[in-house]
This record gives sequence, structure tokens and C-alpha cells, in this order.
Amino acid sequence: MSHRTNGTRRTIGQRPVASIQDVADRAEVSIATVSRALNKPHLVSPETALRISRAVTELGYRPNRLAQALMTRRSGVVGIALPDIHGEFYSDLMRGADAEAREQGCHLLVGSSHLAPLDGTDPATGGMGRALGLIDGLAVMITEPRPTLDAELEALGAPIVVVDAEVADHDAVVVNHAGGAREATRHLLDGTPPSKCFFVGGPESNLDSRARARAFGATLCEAGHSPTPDQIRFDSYSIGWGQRWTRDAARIQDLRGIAVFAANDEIGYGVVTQAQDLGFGVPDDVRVVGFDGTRLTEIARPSLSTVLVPREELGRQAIRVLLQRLESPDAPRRRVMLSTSLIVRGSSGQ
Amino acid sequence: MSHRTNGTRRTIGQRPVASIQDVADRAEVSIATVSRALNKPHLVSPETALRISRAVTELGYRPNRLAQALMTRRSGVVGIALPDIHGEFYSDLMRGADAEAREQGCHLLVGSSHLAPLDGTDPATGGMGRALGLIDGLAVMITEPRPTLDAELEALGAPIVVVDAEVADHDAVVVNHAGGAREATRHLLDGTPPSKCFFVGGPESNLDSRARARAFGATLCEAGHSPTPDQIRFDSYSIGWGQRWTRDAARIQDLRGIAVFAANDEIGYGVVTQAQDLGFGVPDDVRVVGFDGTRLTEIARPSLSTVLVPREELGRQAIRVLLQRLESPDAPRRRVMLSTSLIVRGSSGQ
DNA sequence: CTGAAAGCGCTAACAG
DNA sequence: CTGTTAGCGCTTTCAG
Repeated sequence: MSHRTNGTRRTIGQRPVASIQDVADRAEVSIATVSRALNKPHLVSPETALRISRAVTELGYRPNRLAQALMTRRSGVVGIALPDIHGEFYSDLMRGADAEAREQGCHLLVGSSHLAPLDGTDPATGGMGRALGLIDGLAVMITEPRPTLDAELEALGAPIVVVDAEVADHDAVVVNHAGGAREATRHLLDGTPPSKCFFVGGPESNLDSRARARAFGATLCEAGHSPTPDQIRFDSYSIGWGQRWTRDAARIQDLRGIAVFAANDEIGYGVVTQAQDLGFGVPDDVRVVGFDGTRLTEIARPSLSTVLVPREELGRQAIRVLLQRLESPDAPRRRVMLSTSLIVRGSSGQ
Repeated sequence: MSHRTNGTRRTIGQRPVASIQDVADRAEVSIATVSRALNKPHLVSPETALRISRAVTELGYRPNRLAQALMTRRSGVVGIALPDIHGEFYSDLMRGADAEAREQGCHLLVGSSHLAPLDGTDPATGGMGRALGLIDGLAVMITEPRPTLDAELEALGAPIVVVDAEVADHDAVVVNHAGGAREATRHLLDGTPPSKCFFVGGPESNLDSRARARAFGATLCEAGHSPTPDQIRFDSYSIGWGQRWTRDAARIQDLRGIAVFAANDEIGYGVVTQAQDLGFGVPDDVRVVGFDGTRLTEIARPSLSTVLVPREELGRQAIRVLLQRLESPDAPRRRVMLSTSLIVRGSSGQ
């Protein structure tokens, strides 16, 4: 009945792998019926269905996803491209993405753009360009502005959702950085005059860092004080920078009575520890608020006030929006904004 | 020339996607020639090659990986199944795996087994069972013993490399936990009598935790002291447990002069901080060594001595061994052991 | 060096 | 309800 042209059975390792034809032969039906029994059971008589399901288990048959995907134009795999697979932020993001993908019956293909792409193309998408056909869509996280980004995404030839940024025409899932930064700044302003508030930023090129700085500045203005340049600094997302900023600041002025809004928790942690090492009290002399809500905030003593970013949720929503887009390709562009929440802890007293 | 049966062009979003047939038409050659030009350029005349490559760029053609994979039986995707995508350990592991995969021209499909599998099958492999055909092989990290593991892996129908454990017949990449634990214990024994050394473990079911405990005990024995039950405790990999252990221990005995080997850095961190809170000096009263070499060790004050586990390298090697297995399916089973290195810092004095 | 033809394993009309 | 037929987009003999 079966007539496998090359006469050989496909094997992996030493084990033969059953194909739909094998199942059909064993159940004495056509492959079409097997396919139906598996995908649209209601179209198959109970008896044949039983014979088939028996054959399936006996042979340990499992449909080849590749062949399936080629026909249905759906591989059930979505890509996620991150700047770097590293640290708590991305780790949590991926966790959420993975959970959502799984719940929807999909797999997650990862790629990080910090690794040079093999062929010099699509750096922002972490080499996903080579996955054409393999992935149904892609979630890309963007943290730095790139002039060529649009072209890169376009060339990908797959539905895209942008994470934590906005790119024309694409769905986006973003975090309300401005809102969070505003809230944190207002909290500091409640007890500290605007002229004694400082923003210690991450890389100046980093979009999030910029957004937070902008909101900080705007909030100070609203409070009737236009921030001086030295009230807003940028460098890097690291403990070391937080410490360095603190040392430098102490050299110029008295730290007593100041409040620091750090662009992320690491910076904030650095500020807290360095201030303490210099003999200042936190929060009595120096008040500090971080950003992200990472574990570090709970390790700090006093524990660090922070703006919680829903990291897992960000990953989840990215995948969710992507899959919805796949369902309805012609739906209007979507934009989901996730809100942060201020967590006041010991480091910012009040 | 082309005769696409359904007459429609495949599109993604609004953009048409070119197929090999489109390229062939445009270059006025057969699809076979296009395929050759792309895969075995030396078999094609320079002129046709040029025409084809021109057509390729003009159409923005990129081969469909799915179709390619169906023919070649190689998708260029390898899976990695972790207990959980979370925390520094797995994050680094994935980073290494991703880097290696990319360097070898592959993609990485992730799956974590902490998420219930959709169909109740293969919990250990993070739902990779559904990826049959999509992945060329799988790296699985095992941290808890599972009776059904062998069957689960077998059912997967793809080459497998086991990470951080040994499973009959499969390639394995492991960490020398015993060696690292021995080294750490000897270091503590150098200055502290064996009867005052304690092992504070993670979950008792965790294979790594067990291995470290065993080596700790053996090393004490070699020093002429058979450890009492209270010298080896298990609970969980958390800061909280380290703190709790310390409080409990302080209730029973004087902490002065003891040395603690923590099964991971978090536990170690908990011990250090709690001991300090109870008024003991680290390392003067209590000496502590952690395990893993995570960032937490540098944050601790004094910084935490630890046994560095090459996490990125572990991920790298897992993928490397897997890809080598794919190259030579009949090569003898391989086993790669990665060594740890003791990092002595402030917390263990000397 | 190039083209025709035969599939990879599967789904999807279309007739029965 | 079931079988037949036609491909999905690509690689690979096998003849020229």
C-alpha cells in the first residue's frame, strides 16, 4: 500500500520515525483520513478514528511540524529578539514571553542582537532574518535608536511587534516610563525641594533612560524649577556609576538633604551604598529611588524604593499582541501600554 | 513561465514574498539552477550565477527555511529545555548557548519545564516534544531525578545532550560539582576544625545540591571527622533559608569559630547577613563560602568567597556537543566535564 | 553546466 | 464519511 520511493525509513539516532503514511497503512485508510482524524476529528467515523488512534500510539507517530507548517503557513514558532539575553530584566521578560507562547501552543525562538549577525544583516533582530518561514512573527525589543531599523524590520517579511519602543506601523507594547518617572519624582519632591533633586541616568543613548530623564525634568519644571545640567547626568546602568556619581557629587556639594532618582535599581544601589560609605544616612541625608523593581532593591539596606516595571507582563503582552496580529492581519495597529507602580521603601523615607 | 497553481502570490503583511520559482523566472533559468547557484555555486557558470544573484537581490528573495528543512532534514534549530528561565544561572546558560548556536549558524528554541506542558507529555523537555521536525536536537538541563526521564527523552525522537546530569546513552556536559565542593571544603578546613564546618544545602531533591553535600561530607571524613546530621542541612536555594539556618544555628550553639559551606551564593549571602545582624563578624567569627559565582557575591560585604561555575561555558558546550553529535551521529557517546574554580574573598578570611 | 522530474510529510479542496 | 489529487518551496538525482 505504502510506496515510499526511496525504500528507506527515516530514522533519528537508531529509532525509526513513523510518517503519516505509516499510520495510514497500519490503520488501512488513506493519509487524508489520518490527517483529518488528527485535525478535524468530527469529520471521521468513530470506528476509523479508533483504528487510527491505535495505529498512532503503536507507531509512536507524531506529525512532522515542518511539513505541517509548510502547508498551513504556520510554524507555531514566534521569535523574540532582545538586545542581550542577560540580567534580570531580560530574563523575566523571556519568562513571561515563554509562558504566554506556551499557553497559546507556540514555541519561542530567541535571538539577541548583541551578537554579531552571521551575515551582517539584521543586527537589530538578532539574526532572525535567517529564520524566514520558520517563525510566524517576531517580537523585537528596541533600546537604542537605529536609523536603519525600519528597513531591517521590513526586510524580515514577518509580522512584528515592537517592545518598549514605537516604530511606525508596527504593533507596540510599551511601558509607561514617563508616568513612572513622574510618580517617583513627585514622591521625592514631597519632602525635598526641586533644586536638590537629581537624576542619575543610564546611557544617554538608551531610550528608556532618556524618557525617564525627560519626565524627571518636566516634573521639576511643573514644580517651578527648571533643572540645571548637573541635575541630570547620564552614564551607564551600573552600580559603579551610581557610586561614582555619588563621590563626584559629594566633592562639589553637601549631600545632606538631596534626593536622587536613579534611572535603574543598580544605579540606585550604588548611590545608597556609596552615600553610606561616605558617612551619610539613607534616607535621612540622602533619599533614593530606583527603577525596575529588581531583586537588588530588596537586598539593599535600607531596602530601595523603586518603580516597578512589569517585566514578565511585558514579555507576555508582546507575545499576546503578536499572536493576535497573526489571527487578524488586517486589524488596526495596536499599542498596549503597561503601567508601572511606585514602591516606597526605606531608602526614600518621606 | 511560472505556473503557480493557485495564481496568488504568497504575502506576509502586505508584502509579497518571493519564492525560488520567482527567481528562476526572472533569471530565466530553472529552479534547480537557482538552488544550485545558492548552495553549490561552483556548479554554475559565472554568467548565470550573476543573473541569478541579481534576481535574488531585486526580488529580495530568501529561501524558505521550512521547505529547505523538509528536504535536507535539518532545520538549523536546536532546542534548549531548562527547568526555569529565571535567575542569573539560567540566564547566563542561555546566553552561552545562544552565542554558540549563532556562531554555528543555528537558532535556539527555548522551553522551560516549570511550565505545565500543554498536552501533559514530556514535562522535562519543556514541551519540546511538540517540536518534532522543527528542531534538529535538544539540550536538556536536568536538576531533579525523574523516573520517567529516559522514556521522555526517548519519545522525543531527536538527538539529545544532557546538561549538568548524566543519563544513560546520551551525551552529557557536566560541571565538576564534587571537585568544586571539595576544594571549598578543604579551604574551610584550613583554619576551621571539621566538627565546626557546616553545609547549608539547597533542596534535598536537587542533584547539584546533593553532589555538593556528598563531597563536603567525604572531605570531612578524609579529615578524620564523620559529619553529624546537623552538619548537613537541606532546604532551598534562597537568601531566606540561609538566614533562617543561621538563626537556628545560633540558638543551639555559639557561632564563633564556625565555617559554612553554602550550596549556592544566595544561601551564603543569607548566612553572611544574618550572622552580621546577630552581631557576629564575618569572617572573624563565621567564615562563609558560597557556590556559583553569581553577582551577589560581589555585592555582599565582605564580598563572598565562592566556587565559580562556568555558566556561559556550560551553555556553549551543551550546544557545541549537540551540534557535533548531529554531524557524526555514530560517534561514541561524549561526556564533557567543566571545572569550577574557587574564588577566595573576604567572607572566608583564611 | 543546465533542466526535468521526483519527492520531503503534510493539508486541503473536490468528488464520490 | 472517505479516497484522490494537487500542491507548500525547496533539494537532488538523472539525463542531456
